[in-house]
Amino acid sequence: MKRVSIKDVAKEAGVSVATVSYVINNTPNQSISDETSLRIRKAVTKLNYIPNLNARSLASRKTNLIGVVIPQTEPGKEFMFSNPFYGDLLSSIEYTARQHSYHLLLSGPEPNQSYINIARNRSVDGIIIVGAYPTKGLDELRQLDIPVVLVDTYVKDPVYHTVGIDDRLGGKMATAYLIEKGHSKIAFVSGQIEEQGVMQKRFQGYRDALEDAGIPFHQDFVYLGNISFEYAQATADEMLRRGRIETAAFASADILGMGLIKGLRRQGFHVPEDLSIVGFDDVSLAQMADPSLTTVRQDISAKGKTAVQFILDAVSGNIEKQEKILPIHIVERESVKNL
Amino acid sequence: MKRVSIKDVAKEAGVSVATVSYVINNTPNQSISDETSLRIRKAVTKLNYIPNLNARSLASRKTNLIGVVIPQTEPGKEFMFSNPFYGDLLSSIEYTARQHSYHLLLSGPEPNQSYINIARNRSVDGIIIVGAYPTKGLDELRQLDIPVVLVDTYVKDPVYHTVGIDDRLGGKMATAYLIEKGHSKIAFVSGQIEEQGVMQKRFQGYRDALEDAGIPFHQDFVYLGNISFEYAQATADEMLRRGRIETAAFASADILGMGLIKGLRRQGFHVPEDLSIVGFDDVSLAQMADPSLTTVRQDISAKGKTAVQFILDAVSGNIEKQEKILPIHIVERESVKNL
DNA sequence: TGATTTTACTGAAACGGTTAAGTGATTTGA
DNA sequence: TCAAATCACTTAACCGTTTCAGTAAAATCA
Repeated sequence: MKRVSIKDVAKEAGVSVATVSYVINNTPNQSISDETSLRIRKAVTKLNYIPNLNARSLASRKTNLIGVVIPQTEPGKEFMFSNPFYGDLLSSIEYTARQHSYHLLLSGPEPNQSYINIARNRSVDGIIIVGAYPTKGLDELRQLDIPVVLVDTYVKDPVYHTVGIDDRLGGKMATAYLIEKGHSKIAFVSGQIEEQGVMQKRFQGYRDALEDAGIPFHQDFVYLGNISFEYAQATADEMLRRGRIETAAFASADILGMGLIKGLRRQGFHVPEDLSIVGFDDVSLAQMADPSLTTVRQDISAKGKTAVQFILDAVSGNIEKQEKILPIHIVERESVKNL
Repeated sequence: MKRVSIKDVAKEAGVSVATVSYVINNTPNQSISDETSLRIRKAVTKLNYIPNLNARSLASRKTNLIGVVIPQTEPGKEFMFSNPFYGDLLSSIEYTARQHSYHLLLSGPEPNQSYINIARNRSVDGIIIVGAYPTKGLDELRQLDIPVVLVDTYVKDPVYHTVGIDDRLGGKMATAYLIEKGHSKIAFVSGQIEEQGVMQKRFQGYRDALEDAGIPFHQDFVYLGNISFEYAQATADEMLRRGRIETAAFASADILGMGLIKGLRRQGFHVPEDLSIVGFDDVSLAQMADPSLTTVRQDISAKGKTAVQFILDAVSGNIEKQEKILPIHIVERESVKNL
């Protein structure tokens, strides 16, 4: 089954391939008579011609593809969205990209953390990396001259665009909110804290709030595992075993808050009566929880949209580096009670 | 900033481009001396050469890309994973693909339902479509000779590979389980029921079970909206307003079950005391629900893996059509009580 | 009316690889 | 010892587009 190419169309319409190319792309500043144009279009439909995107990309050095790499939250696990934040974010990215007739080239992390594989020589027009930590993987990318936007990454760099939130402030807001409600024994539960990662910032915010309020920091109140429902459940068990010292917890991701709720309930305890919880992100799940989760809301949809927009801007020639810190705020729901 | 191409490497190493190509691909049945090979590799690292994937794809007619199209559950909404089933499935697909060094080209539905856009002339090696209904979109695809696997799609076709489950059986199992527990006033809640879609099958199963048990079917017991948490919550309200006639509900997707639980609780009612619920899919959320959701479990991970495997098989020359019906079973959790 | 611009094309050189078909030199086999 | 096979490469055609630089004819201008 021979594939039909632009040549076949040209032959069918009795014109040169260049002309065909001009009409199917309706290239500006090219004058083609209506008559010829029509003839070519007819030939296209008749032969059912579909342009080869690889050839097109090769010639035009434009792929209409945005690479998106999302880290695994639990290394080695196949489940990419164990933190639902990533699912929500990806949705938004995909939606925005599609509006601009871009597609997404999706990838989990390459085994060697080498983002470059996905961005290989003009295989994508731009690349969005979410939640990377400063690694050599990022440096490699620099060699390409393709636009990169780093989402939720704290890396000082003169070139990469960034979009994120003030995670430290967020952590502080969450914790301060709890303090305001009368709590002083406040757990911090999170995944591993990577240097310069968002979780580290949120942790700093937690400590900031404590310090501001003159509450001593207790290392025992910090629970570090990974960002998953299961870990949070286990953490609840652990807190119970230790005798329920804390009256509140700041869960650095909503999914952790949900795990806490469930873990507690499993043992007959209740949120917020036995433990007040504030989460982070306001993923769509947060309102589904029972009790629904009081959380630090960030506009995930805007985050995705902005990231795509930065790529688009860069592709269309905007040379300057863009940075965006999106606003956050507490949304009060049911998981916190006054002490 | 000039891009380095295979020619530069060839020049640097003092060999022809063909030789370079052979070395970097280590093409079988080509003998290259260790010496030359080493020299070329050195040149590659020195110049930091990265092959252009578009050129490679063009020449080799292989892209190492699998197109994945996921329908919007709520048209016009940007949120692709409002049914978390898709997120779970995508995770699995991505993971499996990556194991075989494939990447994913992700797309929501094109406005015109034309899947062909994503699959354009050899732009992907294969395409996985999940939850399509028989449309002209599918027919268009046929013109390309690229492998297609349809996930959760009931379409009789001599060419497309399919992977799915027996949704009708699943619906029957869920309903029969409820009947077995003593229920006879059983609601069916679902999204719109598309002709030949999975929800229709599950609905048929629901009716099958009713019929087998000699329980009359009540149209009032069926609630059709869309597959979203919000809709299920609204449905709970509606059931309450009608005076709680049903004692149980078969939610044709877990997210609906979760919405029901929450909706009920919001009004002071409880699951399973006031309503028994069985869900469908066993998405990772199902066990996070409170009470955790009794549901018809399907192996979402296997589904994704199988879909990718079918593409891989087809790409590597396996000509015959493959079909897989994965097993399902009830997993008993907390959302159903004996009447 | 002749010079100039515009219109409607065409030719061919990229784009950056892959791969079938050579081609000499060196090994091997009998 | 010599033909045949193997080794280590190279040549060049090809993949299917885009796009720059023409070019002849038609239209416009002074």
